Amino acid sequence: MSLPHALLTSLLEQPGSGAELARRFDKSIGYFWAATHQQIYRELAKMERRGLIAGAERDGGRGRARHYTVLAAGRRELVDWAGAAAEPRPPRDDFMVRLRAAAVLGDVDLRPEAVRHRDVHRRRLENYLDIEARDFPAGAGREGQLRLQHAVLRAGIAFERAWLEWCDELLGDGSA
Amino acid sequence: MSLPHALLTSLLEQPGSGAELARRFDKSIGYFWAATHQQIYRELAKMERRGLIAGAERDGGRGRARHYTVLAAGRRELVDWAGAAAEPRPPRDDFMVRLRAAAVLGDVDLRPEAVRHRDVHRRRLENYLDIEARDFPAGAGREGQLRLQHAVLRAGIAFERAWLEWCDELLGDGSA
DNA sequence: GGGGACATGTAACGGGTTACATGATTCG
DNA sequence: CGAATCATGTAACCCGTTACATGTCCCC
Repeated sequence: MSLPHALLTSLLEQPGSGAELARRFDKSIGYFWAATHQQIYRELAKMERRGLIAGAERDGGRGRARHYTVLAAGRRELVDWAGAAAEPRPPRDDFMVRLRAAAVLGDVDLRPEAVRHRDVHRRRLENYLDIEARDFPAGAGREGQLRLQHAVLRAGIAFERAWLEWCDELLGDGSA
Repeated sequence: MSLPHALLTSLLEQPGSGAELARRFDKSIGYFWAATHQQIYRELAKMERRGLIAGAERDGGRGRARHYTVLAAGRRELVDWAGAAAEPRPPRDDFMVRLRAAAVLGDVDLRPEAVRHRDVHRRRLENYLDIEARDFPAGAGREGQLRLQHAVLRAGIAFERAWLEWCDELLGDGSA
């Protein structure tokens, strides 16, 4: 439901082509809303049809970059969506389902998986902390723009930390 | 990808009909893997075709309950899946996208939404803590079965707590 | 001019969501 | 009987994923 809005946001920050958006996604919004290039192209085409964005007219056919910019209707759409009320979605994590399954089956050892998860979350956490140290130095970030961007990063940090502590607790004693 | 396995787990704990599973989901596995009754019926039909579960033969047609039980092949499938390696999925949360959008737009006030989210997470956390106090009293839960079930609940508690603290930090000072 | 990297696009499938339809059961 | 409720099921649509195809550009 929010892929088009993530794209509008990214295009407002900086207009660009589908491929550029795909690359940028890998390093920013993508941390909380991943998307493949096929999804992105499909959404861009749909949004252009709806009149939310405009793609540069093309001379050549398929292989030439199309540069997109956000139209007034697109900005309105994003404002409406961003301000609207929405329920937080329940988490959806299959490792929890696996724990329940292991509890019922009784003969599945989840410790290796728990270790793997812990390592992944530790790496992600370190990555986020590096970004924070680099982009949001100590007392800065009182301004609206930076403050909100920092908040997004803080969320990533908080969740990875929660994951990490939970894995440690799970592995702490006993066998799985 | 894990709905069928969640259903197998639930059916192993206790065989039952589609409607019963839908109700049980609302109170247990559904906290981490929600599903509507349509999804559940579709999956059950598919799993029966694949020979993972067996539904009681029916006299009447549509409106009669079908009782399902797990077959040996279904148990095997669940064991294989539960023990396999799998990457943790990146989180997917549209409130983060809305924060990014607000940062770009500059004139969207997210404070009301942040308050709403905080309340939702506070209620969920209290609910989980109540369940923990009731079902996992103090020093208990050293056994495998209970220990894993407790770990799932602990994850829910950890994440709600992380959300709550993050909302407080966001609302702490400044205007959004 | 031919090979490789890059940008866009098509096709097919499965899961998730919503709306609606139909058969059974219960109870007034 | 007739209304309400419950259990199952059908249909349509969109999103996410994977595999593959086609066109352009660049550089040797």
